[in-house]
Amino acid sequence: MNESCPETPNCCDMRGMLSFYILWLLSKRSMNGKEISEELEKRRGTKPTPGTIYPALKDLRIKGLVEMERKGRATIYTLSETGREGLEKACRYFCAAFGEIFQEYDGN
Amino acid sequence: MNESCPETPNCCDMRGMLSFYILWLLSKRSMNGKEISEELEKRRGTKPTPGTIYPALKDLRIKGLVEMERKGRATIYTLSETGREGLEKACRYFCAAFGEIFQEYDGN
DNA sequence: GTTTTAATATTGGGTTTCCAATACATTTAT
DNA sequence: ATAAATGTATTGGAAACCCAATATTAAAAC
Repeated sequence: MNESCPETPNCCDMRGMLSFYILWLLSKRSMNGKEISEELEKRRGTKPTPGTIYPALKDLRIKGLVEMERKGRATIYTLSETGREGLEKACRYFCAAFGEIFQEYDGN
Repeated sequence: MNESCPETPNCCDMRGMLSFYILWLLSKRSMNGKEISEELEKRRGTKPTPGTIYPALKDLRIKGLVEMERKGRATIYTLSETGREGLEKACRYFCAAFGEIFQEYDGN
């Protein structure tokens, strides 16, 4: 059922947050696909498969939010200016919508 | 595109959070479907339609996370014990996974 | 007792998300 | 050069999410 979080019961899938998270990670530093997967694993508990991460990156690239540059066998993904603006808005929305929930469980 | 949040660019849909949010709302107090919709509108900016909210509630009920009781023309939904436990876990996961993002944008 | 209103519920379907499996490309080791 | 290793990418499809439109149920108004 809920493969993206083994600890979470299958009551709240929380899908739809992947692209958001990728943009946020890329705002810290440019990364290749594998690094992004590993960073996600650290935070979410599970590692997105290649079939998840690369289509997501492709989608972000098509939308102009991310740029890519081949570097040896890796492909470095970088947040575009549009992506940075989009992320800013998305973060604001995210905090407005979910901050309440977060605050309540912070520290427990 | 992204109907669930007019302010968010269509880079991060943030869908998949509806059931989670419903459980969280019901942990505050029991509510009927209309009230849940209205609470969601306050927080997310858009109101889920009946075709969204009632199937979601039905799903939660089938999973045993929510109980319902007809009261006049309204149906009061209440968080079950299983639902409370599930929500607890889900909140922990949510905070672990997204707290970092939230903290950074808190106050901006 | 109809009619209107309010709330719930269902149906059908479009879109998105994500994964498993597979294939491709580039570097490194031998 | 050939093989192994590493990272990237695609394809096909299953499941989930959510909505528009419609139907149902119950109360209130008349």
